[in-house]
This record gives sequence, structure tokens and C-alpha cells, in this order.
Amino acid sequence: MKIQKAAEDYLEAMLMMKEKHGYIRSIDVAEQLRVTKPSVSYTTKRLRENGYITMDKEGLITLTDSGMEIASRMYERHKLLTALFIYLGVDEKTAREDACKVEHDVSEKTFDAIRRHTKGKRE
Amino acid sequence: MKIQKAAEDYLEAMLMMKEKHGYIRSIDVAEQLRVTKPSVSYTTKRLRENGYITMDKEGLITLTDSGMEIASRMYERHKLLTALFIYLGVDEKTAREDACKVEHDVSEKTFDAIRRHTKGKRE
DNA sequence: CGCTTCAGTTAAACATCTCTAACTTGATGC
DNA sequence: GCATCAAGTTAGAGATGTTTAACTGAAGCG
Repeated sequence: MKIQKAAEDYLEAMLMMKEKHGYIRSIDVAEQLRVTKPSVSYTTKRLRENGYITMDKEGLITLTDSGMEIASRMYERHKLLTALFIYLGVDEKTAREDACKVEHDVSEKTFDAIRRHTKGKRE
Repeated sequence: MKIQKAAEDYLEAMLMMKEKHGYIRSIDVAEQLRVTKPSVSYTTKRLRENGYITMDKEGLITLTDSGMEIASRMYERHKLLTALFIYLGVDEKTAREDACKVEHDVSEKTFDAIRRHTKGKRE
């Protein structure tokens, strides 16, 4: 299974919920991503089948190593892009929204370049 | 009809073909986007139904005003993003590929910021 | 004329992702 | 103990966009 954008979004949202609440529930992921419960149910099933998450009998979600790898990559990209856009003069809300979309699309090479660039600016 | 990413890609590719060959054929759009002929056929049908293109009896495509508007917006974004990535130190091929994907996702606000920024750098 | 080739379409199938509606199941509270 | 609510699942549908296979129709050639 090649991980799709949507799956990346779900995994990232799960990591955010983990950081925010200490646990991950489908309903919170649904709210975060503004989708319905069945959408989350559909996606968690596929993520489970492909080894990116596990769920206990109460429905609490745990990211596996491979799931966590994707989630943290997305999350880091999210923060990096947000910082770049803000540096370019975009307001924070817009920066965040755009980062959300762009984070799936940009190659590792370009991220390296952004990383180098924003690092230079921060020091 | 809310124009989808895929439709934006097709319209942009059509504009590129127009600039390259002086005319627009489905088969060239298919090659440019690396999709099959039926994919182009499916999309041209929808674009026709929604007034973004017209096609004559030989299949030659013309962008309408609304189609051209979208195509040129995408094309400008494409060039702007490519320039930004190259400025950040990305090689040209990667810059182009990433621009292709990102051009659909970024808000007008962020594009304004990029425009201001790259303008400053070019002078 | 007949064959081939090229461009385009149609048909059928499939993947992904979403929704609404209805159901299950467990906990909460009166 | 029973009603209610909250979380999650299942079932069925629909939009989008892709594919392969098979067809149509026109152009060129020998």
C-alpha cells in the first residue's frame, strides 16, 4: 500500500491528538479533520490492515513504528512550512492552512533546502 | 462545478501545449500529464460541459476565457514556485516537479507573499 | 481498393474518499 | 432497571479520476 495523502493527514492528526490529550480517539480525529465518524472508521480500518496503527477493544488508537514515522514526518513538515510562510510574510492562520496542504506534496530535497534556509534565518 | 486539482492540471497542460505547438490535441495532453487517452477524454468532456474549453470536429481544443483564466493562473504559479524553490537551493528538475504539485494548494495570500519576496530578490 | 496507423471515444471496472442513515455497545444517571 | 447518550461500525450510495479493451473514423500508402 502506497500511503495516500488522506492517510497521511489522518496519521498526523492522530499524533496531534496524542500530544494534546495523551490518547487518540476516532471522534477527536474526526473533529480535527472535520470529517464524519464513518470516514475515520473507514480509514482506521485501512491503516490497521496495513500496520500503521493498532486499536484496543475500546477503540483507543496507537501508532505503530511505521505509522509514527509518517506522522512525525508530516508534523515536522507542517511546522517547517508554517515557519517558511510566516517568514515570507503570511499571517499565521493562512500559513498553517497552506502548510496542511503542501506538506504532502513536496519532495525531501526541497524540504532539505527549506530546512537549511529557515535554519540560517533563525540564528 | 468547483474546479478540481486534476482539471487545473489539464487546463495548464493545454496552455503549455498551446505555447509549444500552437494547437492543443488530447493526445499531447495525455503524454504531457502521463495519463491515458480515456482519462483525457473523460476530463475534456467535463471541461466542455462546464465551459472551460471548446473542441472542434477534429478534436482540436480551444481554451475559453474562463478556462484560460485558470490555466494562466496555474502557469504563473508554476513559474513562481519553481523560481522560489530554485532560490532556496533546489535543483531545477525537482523544483519544477514540486511546483507542479504545490501550485494547486497554496492560497492567494501566500502567493502574494512569494511574489513580493521573489521580486525583491530579483532586483 | 484495402491495409495500417493514429486520434479519439465508449464501456466496464476499480480505487479512494466521502457522505447519510441505521445499528451496536457500553457507560451514565435518574 | 431502564432511558439516554456517546463512540464506533456497517451498509449503501455517490463523486472523482484512473485503467484496459474494444470500437469508430479519417488519413496515408502501396
